[in-house]
Amino acid sequence: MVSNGTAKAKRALPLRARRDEDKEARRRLILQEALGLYTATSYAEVKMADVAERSRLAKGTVFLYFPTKEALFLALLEALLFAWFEKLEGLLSSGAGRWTGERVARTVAESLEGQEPLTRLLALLQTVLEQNVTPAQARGFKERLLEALGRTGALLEERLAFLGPGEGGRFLLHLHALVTGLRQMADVAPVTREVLELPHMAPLRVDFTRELTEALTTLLRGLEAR
Amino acid sequence: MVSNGTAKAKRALPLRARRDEDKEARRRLILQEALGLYTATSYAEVKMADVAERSRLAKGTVFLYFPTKEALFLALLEALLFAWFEKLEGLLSSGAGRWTGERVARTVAESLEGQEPLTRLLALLQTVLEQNVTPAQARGFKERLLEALGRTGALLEERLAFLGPGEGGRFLLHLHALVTGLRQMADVAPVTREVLELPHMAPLRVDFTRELTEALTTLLRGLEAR
DNA sequence: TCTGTCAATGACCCTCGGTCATTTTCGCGC
DNA sequence: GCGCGAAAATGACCGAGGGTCATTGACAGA
Repeated sequence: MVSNGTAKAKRALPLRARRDEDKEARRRLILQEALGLYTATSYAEVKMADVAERSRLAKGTVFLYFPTKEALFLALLEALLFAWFEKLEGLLSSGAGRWTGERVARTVAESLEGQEPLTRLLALLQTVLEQNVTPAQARGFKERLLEALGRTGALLEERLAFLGPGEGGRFLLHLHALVTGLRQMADVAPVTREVLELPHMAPLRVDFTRELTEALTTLLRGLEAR
Repeated sequence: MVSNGTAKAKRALPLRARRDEDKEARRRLILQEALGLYTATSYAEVKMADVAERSRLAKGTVFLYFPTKEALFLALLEALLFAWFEKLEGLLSSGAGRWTGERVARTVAESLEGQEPLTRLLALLQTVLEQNVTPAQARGFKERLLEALGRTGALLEERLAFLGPGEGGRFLLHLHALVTGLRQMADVAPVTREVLELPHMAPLRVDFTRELTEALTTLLRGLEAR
């Protein structure tokens, strides 16, 4: 399957490459259309037929690129998530030496600005995992996630003296719960949203960045105090 | 529909009452069997046919008591949730006067001890709301929820001088996000669970009560400092 | 015993995720 | 430009599971 070095394969390569490019482009197209649907409505409401239609493809074709609905969602989440990991890594890599917990907290919160689609999908992750995601799919996702957690976590450990080996990843998992919770409070669940906008209750406007910074600072202070 | 005061209705009452009792008992039976299934597996894996079978009823019968799968879940959540509200209200009502934020935090955390089924269902709530819950169902749930939020929230406002009108309910919504987040970290999502138990990462044992107390104390301190 | 009411039943329907035999596209050699 | 073979695309079809409804059964009251 993978291109090897024979003369035959080499001659065929340009065309193969062109085809692969097309495939990759179509894959991205599907992901993009799916993202539009997922951010507009709920997970259950997004039908694979809709994704296909918006991508101007037949339903069966979508399944050539993504084996299941869950796989499509996970691929989408992975793309956004890993782009964010890169962004965070970039921020953490500028400069050197130890940082205060508060600075790390601010940096992380900053990295999440303008990442609404990502945080929205993160809030949906639980929903997807509650479906019948096959272990194989979850395993693949998990492995790639762990790699990123390890890489980004190591950067965190460099910046914070009190973090032991592997604890950077642990911190990022806390972060996941925090972001999901904040997003949930802010605008995800229909009932919650209605509740939040109730007239006789002071509106619960969530300043995402500020609240996240505070929560992370507290968390890091706690870890440091151990 | 509601029993009125005519002679005819009064004569019929004993039998009517008996029947209603039977109905109520059967309703509780279904809820109980459903709870067993929901806590054992994920939301999607619980089939209405299974609930019926475990309740020794035909599938159609279950739908006489709960119009949809979502309604069954919400009814179950409501039952557990409102029992917890009552417990919390009892704890908040003992004694009088102002309390410190920390004491309130401890009390709330204490009220949640032994409420695994509830916290588990709360973590599933997002999943259910992502299904096609009809607005009517969500509205009914919302109204009853708001009533409880107002009642319990008012008790909180009595205990904490710095809480304005309606902010007790706001605090309880924060609580929801915190509990869900903690539960999520502790053991809900399959992938997360696997990740948490990874050998090369320090195990993330969550002391539910302690962490919740701390988080709530921080939150209340922040509200007081405004 | 007859009758009217209401609960219970399970065969049936519909939607939607997922499959696969068939058709279409396209690079290539002649 | 014309077949040829392989890969991609298609959409009719399948099965699972939530939800429905005409029929059956149980039972209180006359």
